[in-house]
Amino acid sequence: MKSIDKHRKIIRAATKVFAKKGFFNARISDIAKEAKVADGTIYLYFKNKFDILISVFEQEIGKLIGQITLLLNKEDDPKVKLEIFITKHLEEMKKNRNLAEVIHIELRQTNKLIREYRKNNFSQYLNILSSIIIEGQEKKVFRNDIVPDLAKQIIFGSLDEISRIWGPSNDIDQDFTVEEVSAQLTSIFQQGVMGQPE
Amino acid sequence: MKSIDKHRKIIRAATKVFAKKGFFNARISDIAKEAKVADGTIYLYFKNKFDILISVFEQEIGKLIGQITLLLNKEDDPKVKLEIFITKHLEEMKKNRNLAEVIHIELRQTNKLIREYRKNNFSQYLNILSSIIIEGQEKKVFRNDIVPDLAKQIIFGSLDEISRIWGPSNDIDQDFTVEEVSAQLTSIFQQGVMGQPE
Amino acid sequence: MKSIDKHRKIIRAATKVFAKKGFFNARISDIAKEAKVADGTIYLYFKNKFDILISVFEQEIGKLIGQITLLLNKEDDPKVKLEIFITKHLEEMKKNRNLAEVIHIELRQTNKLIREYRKNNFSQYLNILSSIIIEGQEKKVFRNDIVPDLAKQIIFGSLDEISRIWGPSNDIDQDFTVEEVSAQLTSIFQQGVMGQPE
Amino acid sequence: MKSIDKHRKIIRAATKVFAKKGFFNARISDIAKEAKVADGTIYLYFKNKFDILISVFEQEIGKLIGQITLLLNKEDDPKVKLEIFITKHLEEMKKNRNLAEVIHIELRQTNKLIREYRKNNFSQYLNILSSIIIEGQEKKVFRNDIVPDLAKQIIFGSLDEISRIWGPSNDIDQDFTVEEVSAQLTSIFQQGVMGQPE
DNA sequence: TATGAATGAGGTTTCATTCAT
DNA sequence: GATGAATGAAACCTCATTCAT
Repeated sequence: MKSIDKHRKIIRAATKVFAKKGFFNARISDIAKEAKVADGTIYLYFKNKFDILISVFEQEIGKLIGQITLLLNKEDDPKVKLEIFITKHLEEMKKNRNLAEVIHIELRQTNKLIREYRKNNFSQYLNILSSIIIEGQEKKVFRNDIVPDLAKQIIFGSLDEISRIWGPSNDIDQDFTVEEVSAQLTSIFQQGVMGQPE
Repeated sequence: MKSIDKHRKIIRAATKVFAKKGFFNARISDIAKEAKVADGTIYLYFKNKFDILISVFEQEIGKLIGQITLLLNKEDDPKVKLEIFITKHLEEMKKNRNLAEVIHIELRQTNKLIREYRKNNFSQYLNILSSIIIEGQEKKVFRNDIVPDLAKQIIFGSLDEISRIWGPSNDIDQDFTVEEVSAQLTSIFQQGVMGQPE
Repeated sequence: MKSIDKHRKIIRAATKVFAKKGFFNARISDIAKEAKVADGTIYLYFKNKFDILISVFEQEIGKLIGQITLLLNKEDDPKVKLEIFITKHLEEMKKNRNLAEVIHIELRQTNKLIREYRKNNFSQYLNILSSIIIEGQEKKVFRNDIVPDLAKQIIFGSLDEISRIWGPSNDIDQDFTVEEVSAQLTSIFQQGVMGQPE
Repeated sequence: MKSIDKHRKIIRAATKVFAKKGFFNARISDIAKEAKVADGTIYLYFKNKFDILISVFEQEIGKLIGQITLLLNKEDDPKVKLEIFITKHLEEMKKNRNLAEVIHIELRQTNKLIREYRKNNFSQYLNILSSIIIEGQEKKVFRNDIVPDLAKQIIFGSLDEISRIWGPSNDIDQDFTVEEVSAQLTSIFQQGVMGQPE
């Protein structure tokens, strides 16, 4: 029986290799070597190279959704929920730099396929954000004129761009901590750049 | 003498092809055909395939910098400047979808090379944003605790993610206009999601 | 102990798969699936893929030799024997299209190996034909200047080419019956195209 | 401009390699080396490996058609025409053993594609045979009950099977000359095995 | 300067065969 | 004996780049 363990090993290896070299520059043999399996073995678990990318993404985003949902369920205040989302996302990206790379590098490499895919797990992830906005509007905490479907993209875009500064091969000394960045982002999205900090 | 016209033709063709197929899936022969030159001719004007990408980017971002700088120079209020930047960026991306694609797809495909490059023209573009923030802080319009270097990334990330919804092959009916999106973004960055709209 | 039943099942499956896909396009796993055994099991019964082909051939030609020999033993007239051979061969090929395909497609795919093999069962089959000729010459029914070793190839070649028109995926409406073809062939080989039909 | 000379060189090399190794065992790099071009060059002239096979066949059969047609046009007697066809075919196969191999080995390897292809050049070749039969019948030289479409296959099948004994790697000493074989075949097809030789 | 035919390295994928269970 | 997951060699084909014309 195909071992679930080997599947995991390949996913982990692929995440690492994709993060380091990018999807197109990653060779199957790199992933195989990293996973310590034969090249052919990979094709017992994945349809083709692109299928590996999709699986990496699906798997990792799935985990993220689980973790964040758990955290959010313990909280009522939409304002705090937004902060939690921002902090958790940044924390994860800092911890799992490979995933961060895969998201922002690979997510944009192909066009049609990824777009199609986005309707699945990834859009579910983004929809957590819009739910928070909607809930905040219902509870009169957030402004009514915020468009949740725009806001979710604005917030995610910021997070994704920011998390790039932690990318593995980044030489620039960017010594912002997660806390600093998270506080800054939360503050900007809550009060804007003009309002007075709370 | 190498004709500047042919250089331009190739750049234009490459922008189109990169936008449509992505950097790695674009073939030199595609670009050559689109530019109506021979494959070999391209190598009289560019060192290699990646050099074309860099040049496309440099050229287009350069144009953008020029245009935005011109607009901003006519204005004093940092609040308005921020709005202008946001609106202009979105307008350009909507108008020049190929560039939008090249920015958000290609800019993230390679790693080291692009990062290196970013120190040049692109970071100059982002620095327009931080200058606006700094100017706003000096004029006491923006909060002092905003970190300009973070804010520039937050804002650009938002813009870039948002501008993807206008991507060429996007089937989803996203009927937000530039005005709507621009207003929303400006408002969020100015007052945040909690404050009251002006 | 290796079950003779499983051996048979694999042979039958291989015949079917080879006929449908051709030797080189047939995969071991196709044969295994068709035979409802595991891939590895096949290697308990056969040395390698080519060995299966040889065995299929040996087995089927063996059966044919048995059947035809039986029929011929009941008959004395070499003229009738020739007719019997022709008719029986064609009947079998029409009935067992898979075998027909295996003979004319596969028999020619490999070179040295098949040629070597031909010294065994298949040449025995052809020698039935030359025996008939020789017997006919001894009984003064056939011309003395016929070279039996050439005649056997001439006759087999005709039969084999003809039997291709009944191949499984042949769309052309070739509505010659076995009887028509058999009569035609027998007549041509007996009287030639010039003589008057009997 | 793609040189016609290189096309020819590749065809010639492919004929040789296919004849020696068989289509499936022939590697593109074998053909390239034999033709003294780079592997990639082959794909400037042919769509894929199978396309090379088709082209080899088309080309060679085309030449054959031309030569035989020329010879036949000089002759009126269908009986002699039949003899000419038989002799010429055998001569060519003996001279160009590679072609003989390609015909009887490769022609049968694939199924649908070749069958489809056969409607073109090859079937034209076979139709020369049926035309001779028909002409013979009209001139009352050949029996009326011969079915031309069967006869053409019978004759070609014989020729093809016979010409195999001249195959390149055939160790068996088959010392029949073209003349012997041709005479034998002609005689069998004209008078049958029973009639008296002329 | 421009061409485009030629190159050839290199990658994805297949699949016969092996071997631990 | 039977299994089928694992192996890894090998091959087709692509395409960036070169260079003779």
